[in-house]
Amino acid sequence: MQLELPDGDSIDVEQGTRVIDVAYDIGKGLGDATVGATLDGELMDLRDEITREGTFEIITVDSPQALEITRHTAAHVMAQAVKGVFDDVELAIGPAIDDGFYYDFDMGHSLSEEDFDAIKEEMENIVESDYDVERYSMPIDEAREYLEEQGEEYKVELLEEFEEEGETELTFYRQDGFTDLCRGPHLQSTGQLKHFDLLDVAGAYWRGDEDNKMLQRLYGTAFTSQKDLEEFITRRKEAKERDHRRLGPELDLFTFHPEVGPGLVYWHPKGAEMLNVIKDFWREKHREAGYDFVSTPHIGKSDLWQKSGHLDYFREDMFPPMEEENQEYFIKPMNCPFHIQIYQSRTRSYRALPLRWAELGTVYRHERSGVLHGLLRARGFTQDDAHIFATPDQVKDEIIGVIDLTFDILSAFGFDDYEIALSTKPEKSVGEQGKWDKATESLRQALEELDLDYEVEEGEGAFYGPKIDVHLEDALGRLWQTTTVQFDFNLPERFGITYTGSDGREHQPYMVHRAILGTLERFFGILVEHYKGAFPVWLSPLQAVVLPVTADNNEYAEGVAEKISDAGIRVEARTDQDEQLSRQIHEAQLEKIPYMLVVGDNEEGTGEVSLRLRTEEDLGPRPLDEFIEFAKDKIDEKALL
RNA sequence: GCCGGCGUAGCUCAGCGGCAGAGCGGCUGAUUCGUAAUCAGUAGGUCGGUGGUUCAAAUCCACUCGCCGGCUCCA
Repeated sequence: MQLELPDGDSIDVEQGTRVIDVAYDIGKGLGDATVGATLDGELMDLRDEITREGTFEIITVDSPQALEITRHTAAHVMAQAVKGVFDDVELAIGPAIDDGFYYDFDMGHSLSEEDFDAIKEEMENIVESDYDVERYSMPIDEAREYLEEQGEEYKVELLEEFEEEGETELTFYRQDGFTDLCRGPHLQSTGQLKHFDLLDVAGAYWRGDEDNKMLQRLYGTAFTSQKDLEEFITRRKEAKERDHRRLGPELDLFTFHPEVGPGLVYWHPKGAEMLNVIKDFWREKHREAGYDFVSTPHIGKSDLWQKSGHLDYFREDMFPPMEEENQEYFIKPMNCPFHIQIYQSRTRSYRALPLRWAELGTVYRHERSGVLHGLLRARGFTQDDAHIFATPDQVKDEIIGVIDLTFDILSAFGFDDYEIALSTKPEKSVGEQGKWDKATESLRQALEELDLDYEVEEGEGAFYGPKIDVHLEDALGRLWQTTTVQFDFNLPERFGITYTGSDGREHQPYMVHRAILGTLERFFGILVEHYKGAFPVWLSPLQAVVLPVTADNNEYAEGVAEKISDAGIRVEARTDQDEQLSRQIHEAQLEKIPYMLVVGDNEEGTGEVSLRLRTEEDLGPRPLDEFIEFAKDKIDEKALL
């Protein structure tokens, strides 16, 4: 049997040879370092037998593909260590994940970070002992008996599930005295695990179901090189430094006042300024794209929310009602029912469609207390909402229009990497099949025509319609959900909205609900983290600051600031402080102000300003007008600096 | 909502049964200074809240509110 190797050579092996034996045949060094292989790209355990021909690649401890295997074994090593350190530990599951691995335990002792050192030390011992990781299998009944005897009731539950799926034999992995029901693949021996760390401890429901018992989840990570591990730790630290919840108050942009109400944002002057820049830009873009603007109330009677279905499906996310003359009023969690009121205020002809109605609509949702997360998950937020009402033959072009507008807007903020998902009809849904097909197809065609890569997520659509979601990637490579484009078959049906077609008959329009930034709050939070608070000039609340070298230059500084301000640039002269220049620069740096203009006797004599960028570059003196032109260009170009 | 951790000055934190502390920031004064922190003085507190244990509670206990990390949720 021929196996083709990555270097182009091929080797002859007998059917049924194990991966590890092939590796040792090639060389002992390779064999010792082997942790698995891929056959035609498919991951194999090193203990697997090769049963067919194909492109064969050995994965060694140092290969990037070894990551998953390494982490999986790391999870076992950690579990063994926890069992070694504490008594009465029951194992649940312990998979490798994107950033590392975890293991869920049911145990009497309540884990905390104080236990990390002891667990890590025990892990080091297991690694140093370099135990072989053996694989073996057992008939399912024997396995059940074994697990029951071990008191591993969670594993028994898993086993029963495998049994239902028709499995008759189960694989186990064993190292030293530690045995775990596991599919693999795993490393050869615990000594191959070298670069790992423990990260966090948290609660997690068994099987992710909140009706089940809460287990203790221990998170860790492992890499194939020390450098990667260190980079990962650094990136975590970097993410912490970018946390908008820290930067926001620090830069005087916004604060929360949980004693007044958790999840509600207070925008300070600088934050509000920036928010207004975003809103102005958003309105301009929407006007250009043919949207009209509407504005609707914040509360509505329960009848409306009953009719829209919110009281049946969304009530627990709504704030409790207030009563007025025996009527219940609810504060709006969504804008759509209100836009529908406007639609229904008169009859609509096909000639008037499509209607594109946009509103920066502030809504309130009673998010469960544990999910709040600064601006990214708040209880009061402003959606950059719009509803499009269209005829069937307009739908596709409307979707293309929305997607075009999306990338036009997002790229202006410096986001150029996206992941797009198309979610199709779920099991439970409303609306005719024909409409689902038509709508889903229009979403697909729009993506195809725009030549965009996307993933189809079957059955992940909302019950009321298919959707496209856009996740944008930030400077740290993290993905954030912003844009959503959703068809809605529910509300048109419930409210019975219609238009008169060219045939003189009544038809139900397609309704598309879409938000591009998502919510202003969330988008703002993403901007803060993406730019680490050092915003592009056009967004910066304060774009320039004039710093007098001594108080003698104050008058000149004021004059300079006035001219800059007259040019429409947001500027401030720091003439009320009387601090040393280096001190003023220090403060301006911390405020991340894009342009610092130093004015002393030299500049005052020549009518110039000395320009320093927040990137610590001193660009030297230049005429004031030249700076103004420079700054205006940068603002127009939406340049970073 | 659930599990765990944490709430001390505006911020970052020390103190962990016996007088409430530091640095930064604020304020006042001096300094008039050329590209990331001048010097001196000074004010600032219901130790998240309520109740309890104790001769004595920031410190120990219970409850509660909030924050943080996850889980679940994100029609």
